[in-house]
Amino acid sequence: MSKDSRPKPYKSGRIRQDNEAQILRSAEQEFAEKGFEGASINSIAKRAGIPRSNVHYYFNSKLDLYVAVLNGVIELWNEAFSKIKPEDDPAEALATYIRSKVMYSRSYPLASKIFASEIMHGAPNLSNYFKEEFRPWVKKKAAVIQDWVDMGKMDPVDPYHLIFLIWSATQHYADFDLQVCAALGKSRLSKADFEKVSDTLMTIVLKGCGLKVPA
Amino acid sequence: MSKDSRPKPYKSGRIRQDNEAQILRSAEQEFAEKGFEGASINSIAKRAGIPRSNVHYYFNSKLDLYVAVLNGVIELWNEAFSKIKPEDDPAEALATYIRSKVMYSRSYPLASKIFASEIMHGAPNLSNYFKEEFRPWVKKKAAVIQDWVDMGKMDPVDPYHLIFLIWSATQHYADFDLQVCAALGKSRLSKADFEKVSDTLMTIVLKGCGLKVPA
DNA sequence: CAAAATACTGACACAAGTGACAGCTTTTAG
DNA sequence: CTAAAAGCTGTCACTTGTGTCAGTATTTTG
Repeated sequence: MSKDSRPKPYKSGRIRQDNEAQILRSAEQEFAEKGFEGASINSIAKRAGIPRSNVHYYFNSKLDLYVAVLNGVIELWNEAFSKIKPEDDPAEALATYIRSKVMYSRSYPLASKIFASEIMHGAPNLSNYFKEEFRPWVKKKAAVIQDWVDMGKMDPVDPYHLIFLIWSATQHYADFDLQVCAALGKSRLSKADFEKVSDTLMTIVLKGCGLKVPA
Repeated sequence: MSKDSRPKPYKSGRIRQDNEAQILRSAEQEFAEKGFEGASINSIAKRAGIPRSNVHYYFNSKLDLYVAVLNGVIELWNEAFSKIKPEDDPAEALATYIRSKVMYSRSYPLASKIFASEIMHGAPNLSNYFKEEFRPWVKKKAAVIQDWVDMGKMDPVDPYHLIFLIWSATQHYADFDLQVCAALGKSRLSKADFEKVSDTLMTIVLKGCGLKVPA
């Protein structure tokens, strides 16, 4: 199949960098809207305002392009992970984490959707990531929460399910924005809406874990 | 496009009913795994163990088949909606609702994924459903919760976001089972896992709303 | 049991998309 | 300023998938 044998001279060329970035942006939109199978290189090229062949000049195959986009998405995800540490105050740390996840959903809805779609359809390009990075990371964070529980700083809740709860509740506003908008009778979610989400989730989750919302 | 002009004699024929059901089952799997675009009629036919032409005999087009599957999915969703009423005890009603949604995720993961995928990719076949049925339904349920709040039976939380929280947290285990399994280091979620989910969510959400978990 | 209704199937025509590549143009470097 | 490198593009070959249809097989029914 697609052997990695193309020009790809230096990674540097100014033009190259700009165009790759432009194509990646267009691809991100396309993949988020249509999913991997539904997306077409043609459509991506149109979004970028260039001929299809040009896309192929920079990315050997559709899969290559998709993987490139996916890597960007994962990078974002890893960044969004605020660094929860055992010595932190649980209420403070969780509140911050929830807020940052909500803002992530607001700022990068496309990334969220691509990630969600990939997982829902079998994560064929993530199995490595899951084993190498993801699992160890979650394990560590879950351990921190477990510590808080053991020290009596919060109610005894299962750390993993607490994490899942935060993920799902926050990402919901990116992945299912359409349903949310339909329910609320709005055409799009405002900044105020996201603030409200943030507040509501913080309130319920913290109190639900036996914590006080920090001032 | 596809005019509805085919044999389709009676809706009754025994053979017809059986085969349609069989095809729908296969299609449900395929659509859940691959999404609408990724699915192929060929693959669906193989799952059902029949030639592709036979699928076309019962369903004029891929879209027809998909819509048929989607209708089944929506029917399930509507059923899973326990009938929350103002005179109910909030704690009891919410606990029941959460439990039933968790069990829905366990019992019908394919349906959940299809629904999620449809929404994430623009819900092109749901706009009618959203306006006609969905919004009014949510509105009514939100009103009930608002009543509880007004009567001082629970903390003042935004009803809509509470509903979204329950939906997202429960559906997460169907839609993102792969990620959950990866995090937990399991190959699949057991019944016990779902019980734990149910308990954890009930505990956090109810307490988070200022309610006591019913015995 | 025969004719009508229903069920089934292979073959064909068509459309959309992918990836390869030769040759052209622009940019860069010496 | 010129040659090499990098960038660009139209065209072609190929694959996959959809939907139609004519004709065949099976089942139902009177």
